[in-house]
Amino acid sequence: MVNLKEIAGDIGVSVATVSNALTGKGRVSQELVARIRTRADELGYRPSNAARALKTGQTGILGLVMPDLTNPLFPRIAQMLSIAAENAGLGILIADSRGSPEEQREAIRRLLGRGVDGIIVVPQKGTTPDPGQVPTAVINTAADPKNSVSADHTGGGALVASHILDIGHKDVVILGGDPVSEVQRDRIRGMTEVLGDALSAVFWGDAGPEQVIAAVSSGATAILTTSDLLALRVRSALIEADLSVPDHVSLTGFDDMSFAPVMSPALTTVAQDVDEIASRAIDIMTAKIRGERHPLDGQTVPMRLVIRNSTSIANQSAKRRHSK
Amino acid sequence: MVNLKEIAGDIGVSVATVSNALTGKGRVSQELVARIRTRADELGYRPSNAARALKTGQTGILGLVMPDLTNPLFPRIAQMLSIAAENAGLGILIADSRGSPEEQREAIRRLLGRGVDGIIVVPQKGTTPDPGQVPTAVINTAADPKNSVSADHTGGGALVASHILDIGHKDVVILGGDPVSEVQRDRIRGMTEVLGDALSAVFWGDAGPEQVIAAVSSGATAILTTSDLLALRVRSALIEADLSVPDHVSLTGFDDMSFAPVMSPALTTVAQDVDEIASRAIDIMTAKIRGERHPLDGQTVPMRLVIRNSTSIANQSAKRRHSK
DNA sequence: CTGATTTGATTAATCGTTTAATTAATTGTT
DNA sequence: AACAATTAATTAAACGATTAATCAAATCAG
Repeated sequence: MVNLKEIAGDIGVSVATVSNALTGKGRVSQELVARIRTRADELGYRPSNAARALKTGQTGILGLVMPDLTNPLFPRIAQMLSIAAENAGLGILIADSRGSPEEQREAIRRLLGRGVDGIIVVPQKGTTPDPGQVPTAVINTAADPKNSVSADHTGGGALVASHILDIGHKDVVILGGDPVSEVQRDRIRGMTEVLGDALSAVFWGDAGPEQVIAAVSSGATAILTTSDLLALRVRSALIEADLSVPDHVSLTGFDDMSFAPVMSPALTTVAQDVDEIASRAIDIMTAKIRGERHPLDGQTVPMRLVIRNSTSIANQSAKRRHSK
Repeated sequence: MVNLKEIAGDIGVSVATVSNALTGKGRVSQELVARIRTRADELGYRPSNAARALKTGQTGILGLVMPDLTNPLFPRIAQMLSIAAENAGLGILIADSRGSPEEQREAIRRLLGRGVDGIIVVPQKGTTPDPGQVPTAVINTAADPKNSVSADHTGGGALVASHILDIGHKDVVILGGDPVSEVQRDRIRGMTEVLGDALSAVFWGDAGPEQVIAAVSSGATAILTTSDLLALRVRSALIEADLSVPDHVSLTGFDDMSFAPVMSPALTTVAQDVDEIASRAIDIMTAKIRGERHPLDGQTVPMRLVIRNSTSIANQSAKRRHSK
């Protein structure tokens, strides 16, 4: 590995001058800067992160803690985050919090031990972790007071709900996965606020799909779920019950996961602007590291309704089924 | 942050002794080691990675390069890898190669620039990257001569194929996603070898699902795909064509992704032992870093057949459809 | 032409560890 | 009892960058 000393020896100046020339600090003549730069390029010089970190106390590495790396959203967040981080000259160290709040704390501790400059955390459901020692960006939902950036889950819920109302549904049921999740509660809050009288029931958890089917038999014409996976589960239950989507009942998911467009029928869902969330997370993070406060800190990012074929105008077949 | 000097001053010995006591190198009396250890614990001492890296040239960080972090397998690999790495005292820095071989090279270069001790790479389809400077573990498939560890994709293909043969199918078609992928080619090789005469056609790519439907109309009773997503796509096309699974036709996927068990019918598929692959990758990596060669380097990990409801005994309805 | 200012470079200390070389004290051998 | 071998600790030199302090030369004002 080529270091400052080598370049300095080559050109015949001190290492300090080379350092100054390369980082743009201190006073160095234009001409010398140019010569040093080209020589550094020729030799393929890469500053030693270790040395720099030792001296400056900054590693240029961010930690990413996810509640469960198996979370279907993780890939996209990780991808966008790694791209955004790269643009900011930062690296991303991952840590899994394996489902439990204690593991989450442990994961944060490990990252801290590796000297990360900041931590981006998607918190465990119902927890509000605080690393303390370094700046933190929390990606959760508006209801979390510590939230730094997130999709506007409430708004997203409102979006699907309006769509469903627009196409004439008057008897709607909602299905959530886990009431402990603030994200899901926000999504449902958005739905219920818009739905008003059209909302006939909210179901939760594993028993949900069956209860939803029952609700459909007694008149519901639309099912709003808080995740695509839940929607797929309902879709399967509907097939068993010989109920068609969207003819008998409209169905929606959340998150626009990989399989949503290839389901039959293609699933109407709500997508997060993961790109924007990731780049804001990085921006907020870097601002915090500099000791500043990002103007968009705490704000949410609008969600986008993706209308496909699983929702359609509330029709007669369902009504008929109901009335008989 | 508390450092060696502080502990040394506290106890009244030199920093070298403290270092030796804590790392177990050099000669230090049992009694002193104990005293130093407890004092270090009391103060919550964490060695500075930067300083250690600077001196030893090792960062304790591994780079992970994935062809596309959006790859549905990524979360599980990342999770297992991060756990296995943690047990080995290593951290994992991620880099996305965004689909292109050039970006892959670039991602590797970036990781190298950050001083990683080794790189674990899941190569871009059809490429064989070589970072050169640091030890590398390649997770691909047996057909890749550089492969360090991977699922036995060929064996997995053979597994589903045998299952299909066992339950009496005699007219089988295969659907692959992209012939450039060595993984997919291996899976299909395993299938074809076992299928023999029972194999009537192999289709590839986006036009595949329709061709498969056509094949079913002309007698095929089973469809073997190389991924769950592909299977879901076929499933949707079958619904459109009013063909039932598994009554008319049996269907299988690959990878046992999140949605496989909740499809209707639940999808028969082949699962990778991601746990084992990840921990072997780390073991092979650490062995390489030490300059040794791991005995299992280059070996594959068996896959596991997951039989659900999308496959059943070849029956008459399909035959009838065929003969008419 | 002298003293003050600006410019361009160097010196040297420092960050926290590791580790080879050295010294001092203890134990063992004949 | 004298000398070698072992044990337990210290010293001091790195590792590669950053940065405050310093210095010499050049520029400028009056």
